[in-house]
Amino acid sequence: MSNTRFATAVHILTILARSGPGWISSEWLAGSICMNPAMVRKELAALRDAGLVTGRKGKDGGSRLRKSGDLISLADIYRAVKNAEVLGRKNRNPSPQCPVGKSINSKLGQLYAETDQLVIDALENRTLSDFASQFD
Amino acid sequence: MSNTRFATAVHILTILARSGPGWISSEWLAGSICMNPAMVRKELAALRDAGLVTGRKGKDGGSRLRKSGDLISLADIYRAVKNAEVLGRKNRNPSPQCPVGKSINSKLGQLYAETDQLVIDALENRTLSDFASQFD
DNA sequence: TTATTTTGTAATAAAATATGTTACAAAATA
DNA sequence: TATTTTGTAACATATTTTATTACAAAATAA
Repeated sequence: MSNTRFATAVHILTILARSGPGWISSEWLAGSICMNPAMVRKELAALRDAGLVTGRKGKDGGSRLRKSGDLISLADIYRAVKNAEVLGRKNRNPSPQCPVGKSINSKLGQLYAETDQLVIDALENRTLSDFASQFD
Repeated sequence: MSNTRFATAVHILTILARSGPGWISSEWLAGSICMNPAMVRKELAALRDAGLVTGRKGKDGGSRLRKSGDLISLADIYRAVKNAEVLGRKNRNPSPQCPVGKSINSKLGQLYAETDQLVIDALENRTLSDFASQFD
């Protein structure tokens, strides 16, 4: 991950977790994150797909959590935005002639999967509520 | 990490670990990885900076491990190529007016550091020798 | 009903990273 | 002395990330 998606998603969800049952506009979120409202809405789309938030169009519309912050783990958030493995990518065409090249991607694949799982497991133990409670 | 540097570095080092005391050329490494020799040399430069390999110019030159594969951990390799945190980047200018924006980067910073450490600790337990022994 | 607001999404552009290529001086050997 | 190979720089291309603009559709308030 060399993007800001996890940071953006956590920021959004932290604000929603602290905002009670009201609808928060992308404009307001964008102001806090200092980011274009359209970018925020793109990230909200991913969180909606993951079942973490719900949105409402029209006047006084916006977004809010779809379930309690106690029931949202940081792993849920990570999964919603993750687009790369922790250890990065594999090379595309290692040589099948070479004993190493022939099976390196399979061996790296195991290592990559274990490493990703490690991170997921650690984030699984932390809730959005806990994270959000750190702020004033 | 959304690059192939860790995969490339492990590939290079695995071959060197299996090649005894001889000097392996970047041309040969590039053939196995299926990559331009100049790219391989760039990665070798990072591994040299990290003290993992040493190089020799001239006829019959090349690279070889600087210490035994038993003494090289996957964490050493990861550190040599790592250029991003596991959970990604933080947003640049969150609003200091917002209670969340004001301290989000500091709170994320703690989480990011813990997560990176988790990965490092796991990789610390694995040696290059162990990894390299998986191949024919 | 009508005017207004806000989402959700697409299309496009700009910036930043990552990957690939070429070239060559310097080092080292045979 | 001729040849090989590194180490590095300069440049080019591709991919990813971030930002911007626009607008139809939905929803509310008046």
